[in-house]
Amino acid sequence: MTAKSVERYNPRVEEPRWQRLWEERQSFVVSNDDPRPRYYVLEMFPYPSGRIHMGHVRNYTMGDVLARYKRARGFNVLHPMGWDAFGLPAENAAIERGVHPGTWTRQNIAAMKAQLKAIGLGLDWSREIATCDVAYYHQQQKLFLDFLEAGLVARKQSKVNWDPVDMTVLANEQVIDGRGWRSGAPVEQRELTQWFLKVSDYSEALLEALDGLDGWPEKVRVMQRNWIGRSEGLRLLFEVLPGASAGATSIEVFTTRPDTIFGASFIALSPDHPLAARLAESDGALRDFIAECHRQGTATEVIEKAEKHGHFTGLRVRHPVRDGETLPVYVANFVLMDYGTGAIFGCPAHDQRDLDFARRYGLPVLPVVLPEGADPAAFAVEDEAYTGPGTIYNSGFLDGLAIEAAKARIAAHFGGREVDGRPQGVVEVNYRLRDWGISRQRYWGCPIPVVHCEVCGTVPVPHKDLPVVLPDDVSFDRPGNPLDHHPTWKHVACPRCGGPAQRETDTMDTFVDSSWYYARFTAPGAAGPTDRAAADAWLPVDQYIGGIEHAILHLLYSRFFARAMHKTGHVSVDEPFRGLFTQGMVTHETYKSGSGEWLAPEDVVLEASGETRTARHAETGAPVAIGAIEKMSKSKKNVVDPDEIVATYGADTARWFMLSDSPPERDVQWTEAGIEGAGRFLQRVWKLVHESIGVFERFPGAVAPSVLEEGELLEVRRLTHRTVARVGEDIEALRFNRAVAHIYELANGLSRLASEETAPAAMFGTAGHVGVLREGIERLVQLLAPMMPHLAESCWAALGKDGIVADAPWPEADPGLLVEASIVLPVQVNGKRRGEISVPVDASQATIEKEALSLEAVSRMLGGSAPKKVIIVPNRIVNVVV
RNA sequence: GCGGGCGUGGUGGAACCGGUAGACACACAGGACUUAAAAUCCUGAGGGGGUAUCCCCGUGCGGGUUCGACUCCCGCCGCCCGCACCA
Repeated sequence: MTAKSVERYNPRVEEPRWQRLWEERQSFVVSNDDPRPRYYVLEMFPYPSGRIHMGHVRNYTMGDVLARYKRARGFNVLHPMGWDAFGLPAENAAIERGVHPGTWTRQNIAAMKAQLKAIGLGLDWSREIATCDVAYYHQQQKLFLDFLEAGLVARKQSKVNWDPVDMTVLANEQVIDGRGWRSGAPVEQRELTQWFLKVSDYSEALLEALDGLDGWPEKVRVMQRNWIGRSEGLRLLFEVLPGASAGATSIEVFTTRPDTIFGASFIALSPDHPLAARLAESDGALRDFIAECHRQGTATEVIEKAEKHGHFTGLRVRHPVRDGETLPVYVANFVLMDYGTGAIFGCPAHDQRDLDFARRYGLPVLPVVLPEGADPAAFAVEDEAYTGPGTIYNSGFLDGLAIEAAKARIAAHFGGREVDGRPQGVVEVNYRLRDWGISRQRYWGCPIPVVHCEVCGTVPVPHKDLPVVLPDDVSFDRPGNPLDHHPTWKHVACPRCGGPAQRETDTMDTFVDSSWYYARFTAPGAAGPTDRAAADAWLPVDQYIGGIEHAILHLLYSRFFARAMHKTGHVSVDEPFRGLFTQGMVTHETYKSGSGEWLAPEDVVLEASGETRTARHAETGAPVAIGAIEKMSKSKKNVVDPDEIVATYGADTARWFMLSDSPPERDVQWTEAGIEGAGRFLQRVWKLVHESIGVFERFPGAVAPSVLEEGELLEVRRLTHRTVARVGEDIEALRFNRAVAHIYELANGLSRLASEETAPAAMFGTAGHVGVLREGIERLVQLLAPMMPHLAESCWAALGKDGIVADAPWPEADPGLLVEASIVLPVQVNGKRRGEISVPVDASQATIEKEALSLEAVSRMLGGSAPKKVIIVPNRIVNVVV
């Protein structure tokens, strides 16, 4: 060993140094006027909860690797960061700790910004935005007014989850087992007048465009398709027979199975159907039934167990295709008001719910679809509805038709007819997707810029009066919306008539804030919501990275917003994100004490004897149970604080570990051993670079590797260039774990050359050796630069290279070094590997065959006879068939 | 129930388009260095058999296609995720 011993790399000194330098040089500040090709990398911006967690580290490291790589590839890379800063936790902090939501939020932002900087992210902080800044929500209010004018906003009544203690609307996610998540009070269903964004106007567009989003995971596209939930069917009118019908002369239903109309045996109304309400006025039992349905709630669990119940209304309708027959009308608990028409016809033989209902109330079950090959005389439906394909029978003029043909036939049959003065049998497409209710009875959100006037009604706040600013002097000493309690804020003059009026005190759902921030980043200081030229230049986002938990809401809302902003002239795209990547979670083992309490990793000492792992408490020594590997969460205490990791190991080590091993779309398990392994590699690279510098100093003058290298030197050159090519491909495809593995291989190969003990003595110090080593080391540092940027800078400087590695262009692989001159071909006999031959790349088939057959193992298997066949796959394999 | 995905050593995972299964890493074992430990370096390893050349088995299970299957097809089993009374 000749190299002088090297100090360990000290990230505590080196990392802040490079972070300062990048900042001074404004290395990651990007100009909209830069002529180079653009690339927009975006990670989902965080909610400023106060601390970043390992999930953030993983997410932002991935984005940073891509951004730094693209930058080295010569792109003008936009890689911004901001804060999804409105939301309920800030109000809770205000209630619990008496701190103003704005103060709390801004403190959190400052803390988290420092943390993000400490992990060395190459972000353009000059474009930082926080959604709670007036500058941001001012623009959002403009968007709202534009949307209003464009007919994209509606004000309508809807049912909401109402917490009677906190006096606020709760999102579905905030209702746990029918109770408010904070108050614990049973949640009520209330009808409130709310503001809606008309997402459903774009149901078809949002659905169709999914096919073109080939840069998105299929899983997310499927989830959105299901969420939009398109179904095509027929609207049918059933004529109500005269009687106590509360004035109804017909009932309209929506069905996707009009082919089963001959099997209809009842009509069912939703408990929320207007007719049900009218009938209940004179029917106490029905009133009780409807109340019971409402009590039952809509929690998933309840629905799963709920049995089909109904109440006969006394009404009957004329069967539309069976002359002289009538059907009973029920109110049933399983019929939803907000899908279709809130009424169905039941065909028990071919729908499980209808069958359950029919069995309970003794209604006829008549099969009208005959499975292929079934005997019409014997086929019967017992407990299971038949929903498969077949031929229509028992159905008059539909008999003998296939299902699709029967649907068309029925549509034609009703076409042009009228019932009750309305067209019968209208073909219709229904979507599950509903309009987006954005009203929240909360303080810490973007005020909805409208005024309610007794004379003029709902009046938009004129543009000149924007922004509608949140008042600072609010109190949280009683439940409800502080904006509503504020002594003066809501009292204004009507912008139209000047008379006394009231501001809208609801604020917008925070999902509105995050539905357009990607556009704002393209020109964060623009006078309007966007600078059209900047937005056009940058959008769509080339690569968006975030968690799968946003597969529906955020991503669907953003897609709607892009269309709405397109319509109102703020952007030119319909799709905001060309590429989407959903990364996996960071998980950790869980630990439980003997008394069943969760224990934090730092309170646990792990022990291994052979391959058995045990754990005990760090202080008491009591045995600890090692539990399941789960997503890091405070409640299970299995969290690791990024700050502590950075303090102990440095940012580069944390980044490297987050990129290693696990494919980025899968969960990664945080382990002490894993982070230590990453730290070891960092030190190894540092040592390797300095060992190599020692070689360069001992043998000055030898620089460029030549084409003459052979043997091991040539192999290492090949390895270097192969790794350059592979790492580039891997990063482009976001396969960071593979890039990491390839870098390990290169480092291993170079280690042999750098040490006098392992390198062949004859070559050590020759011009070829030094040149190949230098090339390899420099490439290694460059390949590491996107992943361990600080270490790479330190090495780059130690190597005496000009400038900083962050500004160095990405290395190119020499194509000539990617192909081998001779190649090792495995030789199989009957598909089983028996040996290998080394042949020139351009060897003829005959040569290869001769070589292969002359292998001892092969000739032994042949036993003197000629092979049946020899298959040669060029550059791949030889298979001898005996 | 419907939809999507996955199943490879002790562990995380690799294997491009059907062509050497287990790259790379972690953990483990042995060795070197050290008074000792840590750190570092070297070596080993899918399972079974044999001193060894080498042989057999092996990618959840059972079949199939193919010269050749982790990869394609059919049928099972198990796990994960999403949606869920949507007519």
